[in-house]
Amino acid sequence: MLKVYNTLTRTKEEFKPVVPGHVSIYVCGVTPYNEPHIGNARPFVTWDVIKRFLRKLGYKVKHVQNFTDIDDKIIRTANEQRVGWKDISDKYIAAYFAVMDKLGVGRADIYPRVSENMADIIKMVSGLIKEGFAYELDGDVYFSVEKFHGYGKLSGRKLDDMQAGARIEVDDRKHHPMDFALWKSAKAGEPYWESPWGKGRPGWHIECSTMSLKYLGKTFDFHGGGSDLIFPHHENEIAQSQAYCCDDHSFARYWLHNGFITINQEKMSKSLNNFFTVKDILAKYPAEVLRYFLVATHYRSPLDFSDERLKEAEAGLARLKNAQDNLNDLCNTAKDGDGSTVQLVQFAQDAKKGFYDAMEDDFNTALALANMFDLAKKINIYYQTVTAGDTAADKDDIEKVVAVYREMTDILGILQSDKQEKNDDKIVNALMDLIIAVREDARHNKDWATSDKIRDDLKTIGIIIEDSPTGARWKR
RNA sequence: GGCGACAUAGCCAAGUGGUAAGGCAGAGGUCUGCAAAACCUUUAUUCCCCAGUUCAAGUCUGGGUGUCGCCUCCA
Repeated sequence: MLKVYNTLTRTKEEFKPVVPGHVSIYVCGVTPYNEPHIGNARPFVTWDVIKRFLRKLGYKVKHVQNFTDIDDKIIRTANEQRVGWKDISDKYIAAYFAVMDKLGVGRADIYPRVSENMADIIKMVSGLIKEGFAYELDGDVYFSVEKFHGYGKLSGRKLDDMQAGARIEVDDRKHHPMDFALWKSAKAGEPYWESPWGKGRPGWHIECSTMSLKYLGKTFDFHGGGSDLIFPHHENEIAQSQAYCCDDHSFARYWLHNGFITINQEKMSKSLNNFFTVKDILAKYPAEVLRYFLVATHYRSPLDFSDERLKEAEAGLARLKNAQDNLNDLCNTAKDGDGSTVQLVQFAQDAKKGFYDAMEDDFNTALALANMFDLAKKINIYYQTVTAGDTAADKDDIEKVVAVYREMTDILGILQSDKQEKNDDKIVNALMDLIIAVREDARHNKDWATSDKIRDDLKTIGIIIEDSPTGARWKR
C-alpha cells in the first residue's frame, strides 16, 4: 500500500488515484531567468524517482510541469542584458533541460508555458471576476481572499494572523491586504498581452491553476514543489482553482513538498547569493554522485550541501558500483552452479521487498538505499566465495539477482552509466584489454617494476586497476 | 509577533510503543608480490532537557531549550 505525506492534511495518507491505474502529476517548474542551482534540482530529481517508482507499481503516469516564461524577474534580466524576454526564457529553459538530462531526470509529458496559454489564463480571470471572487482596479485584477472561505487551509494560516505580521507595503486600493494579483497592467516598455482589462500580463499564481486544470482536469492526484511554495503560491492556487470550479474538493488531492537544500544550515537561494549551480557541481563531480546525494536523504528533510557531503556520496555510490561490477563478473563467468546461489537469490528477494516497502512509505529513498547496501554486502561475500573456488555460481540464479539489483538502480536512477559507457568507447576498451594483458605478462614474470608502473601511471590519468583472482579489472 | 518543521554516534542518516537500520570517516585483522577493492571485528546501556501515560517510550502527552523554514521573489 502506497502512503504519501499530504501537506494539506499534515498526515500520511493511503494513496488512491482519481482514475484507477492512472496518476496525474503537476509539478511547479522553474521561472527561467538564470542557471538552475542544486536547490532547483531537488524537486525534479525527487519527482523523477517518484515517477519511476509509480510506473514500477503499474501506474500510467501523466506529468505536467510548467515554465513561467514571463514574469518580473525575466523582464528585469532581459532589460539588463538588452535582449527580449523570450531570449532569456528560451535560453534558460534550454539550460534547464541540459542539466536535468545529465542528472537523468526524465521528461514530463507536457511543458506548458505561460506565454502560450494566455487565452486560457484570461478566460479564467474573467470567470473569477464574473463569479465575484476577483475585482479590477485600473487595469489590474485582484483575487479577493475574503470571498474564498477556505483561504489558508494548506498553510494553516488565518487571514487575521497574517494581517498582523504582514511586512509588505500594503496597496490600500485593495479590498484586503492579502489580495493578490491575477493580472498586472503593463508599464511603459514592458511586454504585454491584450485583455479585457487592457494591456498586461498574468500575475504569479494564476498560470499554474490554469494550466494544471487545462491539462490534467478539474481534479488530479499530485501537486508538488519546494516547501517555500506552500505559501503563498500553492495556497493561492487552491483558492483560485476551487473558487473557479465552484468545488471545495477539486484541484490537487495530494500536496507533496520537498525540503530545502541548505549551505551551512542556511537556505540556498538566489536572493542570499549562496547557491551553487548544477553546472558548477557537474564540472567537479559526475552527475550520478549529485543524484545519489539528493536521493540518499528523504525528500522532505532538509539537506545540507558541502564538498564533504558530496565526497561521502561519491564513496557510498562507489560501493554500490563495486558490488554491481562484482555481480556482473559473476554473471559473465557463471555456468551450472552447485546450488549455492539459491541463498543469494532469496536474500535479493528479501532486499527487494524491503526496498519496495520503504518506497511505498512516502518514498523513503534513504531506507530503500539501506536495503541496497545490505544486498551489496551479500553479493560481495558471495563473490569472494566463488572467486576463491569454494562455490560455483549458477547462471540462471545470478541473473535473477542481477535483475533485482538493476530494478533498484533503475528506480533510483543511479548506476545507469555502465550501460552506455562500455559500448561508447570501443577503442578505449580494446586498448585497456591490451594494456591489462601486457601487465598480466609482466606479473607472470614477477616484473613488479613494470606492472606497478602501468598501474601507477594509469592512476594519474584517472584509471584504477584492481587485481582479482579472475584477472584484473579497471574502472574510472 | 503569527504559523510550521526538526533535534538520533566523530560526520551523514533511517526508525510502524516491544528493546537503536544503513552509509562515510577511524582502529585492529584476513586476503594480496605490493596495492586497491572486498570481508571480519570494533565505534550510541542510549536517541536535546524535564515531567507524565504505559508492563514497555527515540517513538505518545505536557512543559522547556535550541536550530531552521514560511509569513516578501524563491524549488
